[in-house]
Order: sequence, then structure tokens, then C-alpha cells
Amino acid sequence: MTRTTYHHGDLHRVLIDAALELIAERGPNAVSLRDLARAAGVSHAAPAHHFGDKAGLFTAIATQGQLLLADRLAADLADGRDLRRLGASYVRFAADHPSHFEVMYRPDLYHQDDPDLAAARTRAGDLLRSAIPGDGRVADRRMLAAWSIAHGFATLRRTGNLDRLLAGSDPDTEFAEMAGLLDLTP
Amino acid sequence: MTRTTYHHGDLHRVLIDAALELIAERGPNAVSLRDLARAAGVSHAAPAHHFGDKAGLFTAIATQGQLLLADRLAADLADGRDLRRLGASYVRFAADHPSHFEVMYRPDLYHQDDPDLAAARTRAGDLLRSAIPGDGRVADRRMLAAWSIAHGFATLRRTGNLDRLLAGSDPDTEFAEMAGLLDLTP
DNA sequence: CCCGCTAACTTGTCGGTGACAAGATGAGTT
DNA sequence: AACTCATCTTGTCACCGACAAGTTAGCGGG
Repeated sequence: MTRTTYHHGDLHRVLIDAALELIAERGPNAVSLRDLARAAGVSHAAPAHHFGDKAGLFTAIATQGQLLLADRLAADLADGRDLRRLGASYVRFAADHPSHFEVMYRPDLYHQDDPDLAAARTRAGDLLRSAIPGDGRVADRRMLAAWSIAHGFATLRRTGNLDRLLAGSDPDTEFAEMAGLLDLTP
Repeated sequence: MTRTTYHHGDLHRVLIDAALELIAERGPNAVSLRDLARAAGVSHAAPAHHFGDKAGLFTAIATQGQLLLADRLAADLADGRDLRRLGASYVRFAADHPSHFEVMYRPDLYHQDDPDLAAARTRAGDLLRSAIPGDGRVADRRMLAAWSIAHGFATLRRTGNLDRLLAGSDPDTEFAEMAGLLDLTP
């Protein structure tokens, strides 16, 4: 990756994409700004200019992840509000965007008070909530159950804890059948 | 922490305890072997002697965590095998030992092929499995559901995602009621 | 008693990293 | 053509993990 121009032109995106790839392969710990800079063919300090600091990079990734998740939930909701299908969608999101998912749920990595991130998080959260039947405490409990089971499944799978349990079966259908054990009728 | 003797005598334990405290406060990323050494009043290379490398420290913590969890599950099982109570116990473990829990489910931090860790993990897993009613695929699905919902709840809580949802209510009873939505009757 | 063995710990050093400061470049505007 | 400012570079600092080589002391055998 050699450059003829002084300005890269698309560094922001390139850095994030390189980071996502690295995270998927070897986790967020393996990410160094200097590695990203080398991969992009820029100087070692260029990444910090775009993101302020390393946590800024992860903040950008977490925000992007929340928006991607929100988009997906919104698409699902357009087809009718079925909480269980939303859960399956959540699980598929974690599998399709492992790096985003990983960063999103590691608050120690990013700037928790970032306003853009807060807005993105709210958007995704509100969409999820809008799919819950019932109201008040009962609705809260249903949301809690659905979110917990989907998040737990996605997380345990990502960390390799379900390899033996899921051996030889399709994770998506397995999740669907498992989620069927949840009583969510109003 | 100044020492008069050359040998510390209890360094291994002291280092782990200091690490646990730091992880609880600021996450595993904030842990540096050199910080731990300073806190314990030993030279900067002493920690590496005990654990081989940084991942070795986290491996020790993950192993200790699996054993602690297994102990707790075993105590519960002695009182009768109720899967839902085991789930509540799992959630309480995550709250009581946040640092252990954190490390246990971050495979990128430790040596995944460590035999001691594998043994400890097997012990905890077998205990959990022994509480599942039914057999074969049905039992697998029940185990998956119970583990997922408990793990998801514990994880989301730890990352602060349930703060608003749980505001003003006791997390343990809230989990119990939520887990009641799971149909686990054989 | 002391000799030797070995685990526990120290000292010194290396390459790599994040953060910061100060400077160079050039695209866009007027 | 001059200005402006985001983009990117160069240089530097303290800190970190890993490694190599040396020092200390607990301990069992003679």
C-alpha cells in the first residue's frame, strides 16, 4: 500500500476496516494504532489524528455497530413485530459482525460518555423495546428475558463455549427452537 | 509494602488478588505486570517468573474462577437439583466475582490449551449438565436455554446495559421472575 | 555443619506502543 | 493568488512485556 498523494483520502474508513479484521482474528487486544497505520501505509501518528486516541477508535466501532444493529432491527420490524424473530436477528448480527459485537459490549474499551454512541445505542434500544407486547413491568420482564437469552447465546457461541453443545446442528435453528421454550404470550 | 526478606513468600496469591482488584475497577486492559509488581513491592520481572507471561496470569485467574463456580454449583446441587436455582446461582457468581467472570469469558486473554484450566472448566460444565432433566437433544436444548439466559443476564448486567431496566428492583428476584418465563418441565 | 541444588527473585536490556508536540502539505474557498 | 484548516508527518517520551543472566536463600543429604 504505497501512496503518491500526501492525503490518503479515505483513511478513516480504511483504519476502521483494518481494525475490524484484526479484532475478528485476534481480539481487540491485538489491535495497535501503529499496526493499523502500517497496514494503511501512513505514518504512525495518523490514526490518532482521526480518532483522538485508541479508545476513540473503539468508540467509532461501537457506534457503527449500534447503528448496524438498529438498521437490522428496523428492517425486521417493518415485516411485523415478532419478538422471537428479533432475537434470532440479534444472534445473526453477532455472528455476521463479530468485531462490532465484541467491542459494543466491552465498555472498558471506548469512551462511554460519547454522545454519538449514546444516540446510536438509544436508537437500537428503542427499536427493541417497540417490539415488546404488553406494558409496564410485564413488558420489561419480557424484554429482559428475550434480550438475555439472545445475548447469552450469542456471547457463549462467540467465545467457543457452545462448540460441543451445537456440534453438527445449525446454530440459527437451534436458537429458534431453544427460544421457543420462552413463554412470551401476553 | 517494603520487604526485609528476599523471598516474598506469598507472591503468587498477592499478585492474583491485586490483579482481581484492578480488573474489577478498570478492566483487564488496565492490568500491567509491572504495576502488580510495584503494588507487591517486588521487581518488575517477578510476576513473569510465577506465571510465565501475562496470559499465564489470566489463565490462573480463569482457572480459579471455574473452580469457584464449580464449588458453588456443587453446593447448590447438594440441596437438590433445581435448574432455575442453579441459574440464579450463576448470576450471583458473576456479581460476586466480577473479575473472575470477566476473564473466564475472554479467551483471547489466556492460554486456551492449558490443561488445568480445561479440567476446571470440565468440572463446572459437568456439574451444570448433571442438573438438566431429560436426556439427549431435549436435555441439550434445556441446558442451552438455561445457560444462555443466565449468562446473558449476568453479562448485560455487568456491562451496565440493564441499569435503566433494573432501576429500583432487586436483580436477583428480577432474574428469578424472568427465568420463570422459561418452560423447563420435562 | 556445610554443601549443593533449585525455586524465588533481581538487574539490565530490547523492541514495540500510545500519547503528545510541532511542523509540513495540499485541497478548497474567496 | 493568498488564506485557511483539516490531514498527515517527524520526533520524542514514558511505559510495557519478554527475555537473558545474575543473585539470594530455603532445604535436604552428607
